[in-house]
Amino acid sequence: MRHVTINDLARRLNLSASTVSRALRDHPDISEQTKERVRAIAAKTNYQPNLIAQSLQTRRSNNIGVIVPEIRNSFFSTVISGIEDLAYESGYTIMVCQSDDTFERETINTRALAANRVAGMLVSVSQETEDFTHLKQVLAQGVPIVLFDRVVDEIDAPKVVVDDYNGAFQAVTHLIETGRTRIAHLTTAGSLYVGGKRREGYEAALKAHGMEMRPEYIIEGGCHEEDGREGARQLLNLEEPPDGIFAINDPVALGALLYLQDNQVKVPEQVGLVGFSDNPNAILVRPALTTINQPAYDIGKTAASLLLDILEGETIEHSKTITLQTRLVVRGST
Amino acid sequence: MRHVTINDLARRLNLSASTVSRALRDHPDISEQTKERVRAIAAKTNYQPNLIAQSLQTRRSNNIGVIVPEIRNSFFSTVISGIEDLAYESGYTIMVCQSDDTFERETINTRALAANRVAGMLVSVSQETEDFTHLKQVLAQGVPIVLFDRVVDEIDAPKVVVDDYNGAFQAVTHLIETGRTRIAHLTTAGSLYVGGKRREGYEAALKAHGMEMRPEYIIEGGCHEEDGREGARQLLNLEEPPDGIFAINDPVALGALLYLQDNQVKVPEQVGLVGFSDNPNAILVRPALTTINQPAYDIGKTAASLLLDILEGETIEHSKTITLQTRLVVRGST
DNA sequence: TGTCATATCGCAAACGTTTGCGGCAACGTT
DNA sequence: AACGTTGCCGCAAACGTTTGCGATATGACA
Repeated sequence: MRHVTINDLARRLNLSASTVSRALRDHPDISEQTKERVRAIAAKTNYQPNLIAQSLQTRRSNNIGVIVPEIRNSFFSTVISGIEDLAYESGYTIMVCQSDDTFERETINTRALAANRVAGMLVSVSQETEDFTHLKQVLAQGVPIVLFDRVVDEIDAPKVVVDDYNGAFQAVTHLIETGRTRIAHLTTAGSLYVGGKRREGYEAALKAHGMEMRPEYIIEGGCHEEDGREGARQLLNLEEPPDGIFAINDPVALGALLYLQDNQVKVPEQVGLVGFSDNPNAILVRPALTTINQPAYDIGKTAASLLLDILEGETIEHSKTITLQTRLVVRGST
Repeated sequence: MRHVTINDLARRLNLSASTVSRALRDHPDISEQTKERVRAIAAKTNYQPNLIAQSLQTRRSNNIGVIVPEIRNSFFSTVISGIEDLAYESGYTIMVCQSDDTFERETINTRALAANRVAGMLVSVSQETEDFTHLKQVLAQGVPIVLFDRVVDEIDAPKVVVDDYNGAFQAVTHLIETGRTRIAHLTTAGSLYVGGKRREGYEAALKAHGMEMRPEYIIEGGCHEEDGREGARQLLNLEEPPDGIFAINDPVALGALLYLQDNQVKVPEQVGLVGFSDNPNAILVRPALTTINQPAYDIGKTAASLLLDILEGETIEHSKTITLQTRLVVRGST
């Protein structure tokens, strides 16, 4: 019933625990013959090393913590897939938490992971978070962190992001080049990194093409589909509705698309629409959504690989930021 | 830099480690005054109990293992969300692995989780798996398992499934009631539990309405979007193509839908289409997809709650199976 | 034959907790 | 004055590993 330990093996072989331990790790001090005996009985009894005890002894863990706003959400679950794939290859296991975009849950999760003595953490901070002491404490304990996507400057850790600024710039430029002149932006409230960068890109693109910026064309909301619907509703109610919309992400864009269509606004004829992320369902809608491809899986792999490098002892400068390039994907909505 | 331990606190307070430990756990043997002193310095030094050491000592862990075929996949990531939410409430952390639908990776993951001494496991078995000794060994070690969605009878553990049979029956009946007479089924190869049940439901519905079963209308493939395209292609090539298609899940249905539309087949006029899962993107396509709602989030919550009950000591009969009900959601594709 | 290197193994401490048990004051009770 | 309670705390063992060091036997060598 219970787990078999190294002592069980030792007893059955009339050996000491140390010898068994060394035999299992192929230590040169142990004769080939006893190694064989140990391996045989270990296999027979289905012995599995207790990583808990091992971690305690060696003071190093083989699992890494991951914190994301929400697991369901195609972008983050894809990132997690990338992380897990790389972790698996390297013999690590991931502990996954979701903050539900709340500060409270993010801090509790951080503490739980720290208490579990994870080797390192990969985190995408919540929308609410403005105080970062919980993460700084982790760093102070010598546990490395790599931030991804929702990164913040306040934390002195490597970051993996996509080029939000350029992506937004591309998106808006594309809208302009396809003849739109009144371009709105659906963004999030609050000071989220990605939101800020995309907004900057939006504004820069307008300016670069000599277009004026109209405050009523910037709608701050959330980042889900219903927020897109709501944003589109507000835009349609304006005296002079826009003829182009750049949404902060695909869910918002899709919400807007559906709202527009439900209200007999033709896309792309009357309004051009572009999203951000290139979610799998961007190609399901009709018209298919023009969007900015954001390599979610690669973000996960890159962030994980960065963390693993640090764990292997490589010295990475704290402020290193890897920026993955985005790609404009033109489809039917523009 | 390093983590502060209970001994550090003891030294700074001129106390023994045992007293500090008891103080932190509010043991009645310790005076309120020293408890206060301990709590104060613990907070000040940002002491966090080492769960590793704690687990080793108490022989119980506060994290549970989760194995799914793939994390990105809206259904599974939603299930994981449900699991994590409940685990969070109960003070557990989840370790998530993906098998990539391969037997090898599933076994390695189970071993890793077992070595990590998780308190229990929630697993949805891979499509390849036909030998279940890795899971049986886990059970033999006294670690409870709850299976969900992709369950198998060979394993003597509680299971959480949706009523695949009935769901499929509903789906096909709906196709029949809307006037289709030649109804095909896109399913998976292999002996997957869900696949089998849904196929039984398909066949039963045909029989219940006095319709003949035509083997060429059953296409075995995979369970992704491209498999849906491929399945639709094969069906269109038949001498007498079907006028109704029941797909094993939404991705397959969506693939079929897109293929049909790309080939000028009108849905729902010429072919009625119904999927299974009610993925979020089922409502994004036009026509929106008629499908069988499968409460993914609830599956996660239910499975997790079942496991937690077992961990709390409740005796659950091994063969207990919780069947969550499905719901036909009629939309534009039929 | 004594010395010494080598091969093979065990002792014991340590990692950070928890917990049974015992110790020792300071009481109150006969 | 002797005793039993009670309150408060420390000792030490244990959980399952790893590892530095020492122990023993064996053979080689001079």
